[in-house]
Amino acid sequence: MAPKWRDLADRLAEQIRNGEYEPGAQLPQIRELVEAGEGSKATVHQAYKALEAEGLVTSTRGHGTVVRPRTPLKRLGIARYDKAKWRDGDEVAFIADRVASGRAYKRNEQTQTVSREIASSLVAEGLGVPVGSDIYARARLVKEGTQPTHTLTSYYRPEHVEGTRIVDPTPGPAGRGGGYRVLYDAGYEIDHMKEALFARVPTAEEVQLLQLPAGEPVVELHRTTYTADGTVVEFAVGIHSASRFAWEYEFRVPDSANDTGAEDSA
Amino acid sequence: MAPKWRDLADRLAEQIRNGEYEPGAQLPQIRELVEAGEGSKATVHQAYKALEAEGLVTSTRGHGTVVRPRTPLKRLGIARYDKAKWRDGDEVAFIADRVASGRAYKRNEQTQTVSREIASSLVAEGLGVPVGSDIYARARLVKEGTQPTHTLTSYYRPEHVEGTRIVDPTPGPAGRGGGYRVLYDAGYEIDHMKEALFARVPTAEEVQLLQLPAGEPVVELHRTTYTADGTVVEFAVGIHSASRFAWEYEFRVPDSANDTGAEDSA
DNA sequence: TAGTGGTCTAGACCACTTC
DNA sequence: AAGTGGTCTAGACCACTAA
Repeated sequence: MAPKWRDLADRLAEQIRNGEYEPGAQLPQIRELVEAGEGSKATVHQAYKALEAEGLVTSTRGHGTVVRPRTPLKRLGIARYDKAKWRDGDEVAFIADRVASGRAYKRNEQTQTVSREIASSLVAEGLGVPVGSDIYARARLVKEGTQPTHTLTSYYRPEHVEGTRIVDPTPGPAGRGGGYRVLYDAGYEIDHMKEALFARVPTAEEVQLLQLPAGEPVVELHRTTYTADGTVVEFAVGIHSASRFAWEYEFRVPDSANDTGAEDSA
Repeated sequence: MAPKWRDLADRLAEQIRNGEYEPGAQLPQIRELVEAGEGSKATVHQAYKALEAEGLVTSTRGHGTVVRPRTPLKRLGIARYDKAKWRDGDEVAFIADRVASGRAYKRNEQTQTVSREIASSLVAEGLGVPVGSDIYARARLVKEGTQPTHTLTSYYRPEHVEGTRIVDPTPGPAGRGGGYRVLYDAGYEIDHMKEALFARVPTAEEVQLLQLPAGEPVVELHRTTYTADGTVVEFAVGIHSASRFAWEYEFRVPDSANDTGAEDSA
């Protein structure tokens, strides 16, 4: 038999999914359910914690427990890196992306700090430099209104960006055109990229920085950007609030029959 | 001030990360910590639940609380779809992928059930058919040894697969060469694909089916496979245990300057 | 059967939000 | 000040695992 708190949580979850409690609606207070015979305070509380972990509600002291609104997924396709957006236009990629996603045009809040750092093993591998090398780090915290949605930290080799606007720690997207435009002006036109992503539970630090609701996972993105000759000009790490983003990739089915040792059975 | 259970959880987490408790090692029993003055049973229990939710330990009744081993991430690149693997060879793609990932060669356990179903809105949209259409569903549960790692359910339009081995509900990867080989033999050679992915907390059903440890997120993958003329021949949905997989995509930076109305400022 | 974590209670008290 | 969720205790009892 399922525990008492599970039963209660399941009943409430069902009511939420049914729409009996709409987004923003308030659930019964814990003490009410205690008096209604749903169990002791600890038991009801445990049920509420479960609903929170499942992403259905958020509880706040003094305020109550309310049904969480479901934010629409922002779909991230590779079109957001279109050269036309940062090379020719006067809008940086992330703005153009926002327009393309069909949302109301609104400049993202974005904090930015640039610092000179020592390459960790992750960054060193991504950037193709020895561990402990001096590198530049440009860290952004991107918000939708007042709510943080993700962080994105770009790492550069000093010889690629020294003296450019990227190194100038002025708030904003590295001046007109963003980081790729700056690299372009410096003679490094980006040509191809690699993105790797995986999901995990956030660290306590990430929960605070991104103001994550209880139970919200994060998606960690590792992006490597190359010039045509294969030089890595940027390695970036992003931490995304999972419920806000989906990633989309289109590609041709590979066929290595001609360039590998595979036997041809035909 | 942080709650008592948070302090305890943080201390234990630090010891785990330090290696003072190695993977597989057993944490002190709850009753021990209660006697050591760390708080009441409920308090210590709450700390242990937090560690579990953070993916650091797993608790089992009768056995104790042990440090979770960190499974290496399996990296999924688009090379796993290489035509050579399913068209020419006698190994199906998922086996070849396993070999390429550097792991010991071992046939995956895989259950498979084929059924005729009514298209949900998700499947209908993915397959390009009206909601409620008859379609074929081929559901697999893939395990690594005895531990499930992900589900993958492929949906097909009846006219593409009727009479092929795909519809034959024999366990195993749809016969020699897998589903893409069957489609190829039927005159539908796959050409390009689209993958969309996002992370979320699992449903109770998924927790049970995939035997997910507490706090483990899942990654949901939507894969659409096309022939050269743009016909969708397969739409697949996968649910992956998050800590076991990373996805990698390489692509060229798009440049729509020539085929859009973008002004040329040069 | 012994030993482990999990559930549950009844009640006290704390921390935060809102008025 | 009133009202909300969060923490904590002490102890009883349950459910599962392993020898």
